[in-house]
Amino acid sequence: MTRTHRLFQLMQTLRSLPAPVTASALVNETGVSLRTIYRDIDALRGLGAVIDGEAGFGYTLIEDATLPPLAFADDELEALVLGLREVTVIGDPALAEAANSALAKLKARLPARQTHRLQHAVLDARRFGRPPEPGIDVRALRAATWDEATISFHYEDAKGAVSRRQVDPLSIVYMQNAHMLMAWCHLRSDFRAFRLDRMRDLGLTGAHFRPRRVPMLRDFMERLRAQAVERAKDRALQG
Amino acid sequence: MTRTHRLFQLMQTLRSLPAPVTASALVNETGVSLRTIYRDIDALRGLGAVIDGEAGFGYTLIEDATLPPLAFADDELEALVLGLREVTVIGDPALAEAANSALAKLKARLPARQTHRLQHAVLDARRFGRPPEPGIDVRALRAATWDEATISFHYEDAKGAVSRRQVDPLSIVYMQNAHMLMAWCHLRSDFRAFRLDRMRDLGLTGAHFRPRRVPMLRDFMERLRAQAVERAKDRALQG
DNA sequence: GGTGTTCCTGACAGAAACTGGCAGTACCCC
DNA sequence: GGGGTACTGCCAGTTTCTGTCAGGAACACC
Repeated sequence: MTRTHRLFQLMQTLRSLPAPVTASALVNETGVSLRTIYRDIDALRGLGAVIDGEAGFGYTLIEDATLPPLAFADDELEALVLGLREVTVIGDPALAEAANSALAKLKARLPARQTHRLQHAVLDARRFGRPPEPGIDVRALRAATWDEATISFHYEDAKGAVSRRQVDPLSIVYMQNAHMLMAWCHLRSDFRAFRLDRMRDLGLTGAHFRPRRVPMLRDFMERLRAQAVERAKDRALQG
Repeated sequence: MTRTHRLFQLMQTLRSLPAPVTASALVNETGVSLRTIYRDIDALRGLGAVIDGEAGFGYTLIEDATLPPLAFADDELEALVLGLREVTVIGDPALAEAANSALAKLKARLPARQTHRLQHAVLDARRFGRPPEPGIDVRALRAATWDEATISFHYEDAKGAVSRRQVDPLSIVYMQNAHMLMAWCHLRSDFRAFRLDRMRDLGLTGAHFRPRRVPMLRDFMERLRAQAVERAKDRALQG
């Protein structure tokens, strides 16, 4: 292994292992001496990486400057931050956590000039009130949707009547006041939208509809668009 | 310059110059011999870069395998996509454009496995209706806020009365039904929130309040938080 | 203060890698 | 064929790297 190879390997290790990473862990991984690891860390620093090293603690990769930075324009960055802030206020704690985590990863890959902009972004998202709490585990629903797995649940409609449904979940849509599951409903043999707060007892059926989610979703969206156009026409006739 | 340094430099050059890049151009850039450049290209290939080299033509970087791809977990990716989709429906066309552009840039830096997930994300954002149209150029407002430049505008309050304001803009906040400018108002010598749809005739005053935006915004947020706590206490006393 | 853990740096001799120059090969295009 | 360009092996001299050893510093904990 050439030294250059090893330096690349060290960067990978510092990126992927949880901090702090000790020099002796790097010795075990590379097979070189402790003194060489210290030299290598120095070389990586010379290449622009910002690596924090505290005696008795270990190394932390602060800035990965050996990489070309992500090149976002300022307004793209503001859009990213605002978007992730929107997700944190949307009312889904697991998604909020993912959004914060994504934001931290972006931060690690931005040039220093833009880190400030990310931390003190001009745009912010706020909500008063919350949409009603989902009656099911949304993370499980997301996974099932992505896996194109048919699900079952109990659904309470606007009048309070409860029915058992089997659906092919296509998309989860976030609107101002409700979070909706767009799906193909086996009971109605048609597309239906379900409010997440009215769903209970989510389960997997064991059946799959892969690989049809994307075209089905496209059909459903087409349907909704056509209905919106119809409704606009009806309004024009009456107006 | 160490060899490792030079290898990094060569990668930067291959990324940034239009293909094809000749070996002699690389000689000119690095000051080493042609023979050494051939060796370096070989070394970069050994590190995983896919570099096409045609006699009489030059080098083309096909795959930049020396870079780790952006490493987002699946739910982080869904959060990013949902967030950017939220921004596209928020009612600000310039921001929507920036969001789409940011999405394209993310896509270019994801591993192939995740590109599919980004294109056919499970989560989506929708709005019925729109918040009222801003009465000013929001892009100019964003720039002024970032620049910490005092602005002036006419403001129509809820009763229809119009006043001229000079403010230090601190943040633009997006809520369900209104977009607000959080600012320090010179007329009232106090923090105020202004609805963007009630603002007219945005202008720069030439004055700046840099570098005070971040601490002022912190104070304003603290104020709002304290007021919310007060309001909750009042409700508890009455309830 | 003492102990343990860990980062840090300089010096040295020997080992390893690198370099430029040279020679020869191959491919594409005019 | 000639020009432009990528490619590879060889060699002597140069440069860099390595492990060992020694010494120092910082932090946490008892």
